[in-house]
Amino acid sequence: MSVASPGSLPENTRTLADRVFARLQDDIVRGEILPGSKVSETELASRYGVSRGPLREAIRRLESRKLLERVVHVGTRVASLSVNDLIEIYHVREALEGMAARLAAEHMTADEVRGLYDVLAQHEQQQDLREDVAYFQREGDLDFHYRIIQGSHNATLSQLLIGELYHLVRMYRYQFSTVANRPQKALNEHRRIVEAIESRDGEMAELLMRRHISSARKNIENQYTVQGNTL
Amino acid sequence: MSVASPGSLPENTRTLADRVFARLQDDIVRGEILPGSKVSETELASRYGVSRGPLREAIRRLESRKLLERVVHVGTRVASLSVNDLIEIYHVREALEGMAARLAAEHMTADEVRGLYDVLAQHEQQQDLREDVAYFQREGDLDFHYRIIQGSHNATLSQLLIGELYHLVRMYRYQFSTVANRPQKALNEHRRIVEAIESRDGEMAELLMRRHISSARKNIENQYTVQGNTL
DNA sequence: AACAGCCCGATTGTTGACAATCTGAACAAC
DNA sequence: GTTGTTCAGATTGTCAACAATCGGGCTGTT
Repeated sequence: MSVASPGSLPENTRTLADRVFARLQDDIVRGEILPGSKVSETELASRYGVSRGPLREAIRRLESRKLLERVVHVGTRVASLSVNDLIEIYHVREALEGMAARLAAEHMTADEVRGLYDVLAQHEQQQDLREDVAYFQREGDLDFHYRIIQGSHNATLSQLLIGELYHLVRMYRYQFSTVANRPQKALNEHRRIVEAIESRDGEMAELLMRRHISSARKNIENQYTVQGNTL
Repeated sequence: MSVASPGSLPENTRTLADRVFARLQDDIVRGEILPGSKVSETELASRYGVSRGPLREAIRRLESRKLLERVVHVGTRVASLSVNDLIEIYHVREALEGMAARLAAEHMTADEVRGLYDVLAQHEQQQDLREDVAYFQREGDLDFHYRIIQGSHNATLSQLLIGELYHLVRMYRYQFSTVANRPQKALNEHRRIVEAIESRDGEMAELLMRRHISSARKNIENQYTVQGNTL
């Protein structure tokens, strides 16, 4: 699965607005366009070689995804995530991915479970290399979570997580260049989750996934807050 | 809180596209435009007295909300919910509203808790009247859930539930004219949830909310499926 | 009669121009 | 020096015309 640009199709099958939407989203997520910076419609239009019509449609869609913030008659600016926003997102992730793990334990095919083990093995191997770990670790982590989410076989759930929420998580990771700071621990947690899924123990899978995401959240909270106050 | 059109502002402060978006969404949710029917851009434009520009922006936004389905160069049609879609949504609701109840127990103000009891009382009173119960019951139910969601004080969570998901739930209710078929049971469950929130027992609140929504889901499953096959 | 290919009408996609609104600076009044 | 006002420039909001694409019906052939 291509993590870089999920849902990428041949560039000419889709409409202009669709392509601008994808490119603009990628540029925002990767921090190509700085968070909080004001973006002009005419500037963006010329940047992507499009007229303002399709561009505005792309903007409207990115607005619903919370990647852009628009003020009428004033302009659009790139969303800038606060730590509080990220903590909110992790609460949502805990709930949704917990449910995803439960459903995955119930509905995943044998092939899909095998795929999970493959990701796990790849993960461990990269652990050994110890070089460029940060990047691969991060993307590998996302790959693991993507697979479980889609293993739930619940399109609504997948759409909310992958379509609406994960872009924000990825944007934050680029923005703060966060290094996965507990790789071995996370890896062990991943393994236990897969084992619960393989033994079709939905309740256990949900519990473990929730703990996994909850620790990540607490990790963020400890890193960026002092005595309960967000920095 | 106005359940009918959440987030309604003075009609002339927003842009044309915004107003068309709101009106079109309402027409779709209320079944004014039949589910599954094809909608023409020029037709809609004249219907709302707008040109196709703003209309297309509105369409793009409703598309991300899964209320419209668009096929390139062919057209847009109103989404038509299957029972399977609804069951998927209820799994998501179970996860998200469970979390909302937990967070509400932790963060709701005393005033907000009082508000919950008010809704509960209103609810019981309507129970007595026994007339037009179906409608008020349904909207009252939504009001109850809205308040807990917003009591979580988690904007991301609220946005996902109220902004993205609840329109689909409401559309389904109009579409199937579902009558709340276990009002007394639901009312008791509501009361127990409020009590857990008042005593700041987040774990219990989450558990009860999940059971509450889970029973509603099972109710739907039993009503519309036979031997595990969706009708 | 069945099927393949073509053409035409209709609908969507895109564009550039025009109108409405906001921001910021210069200027005047207190 | 500060506050309020006006005006110009730039940016966004809206529109109507043009181009590209699709679906359905017709025709001709096998």
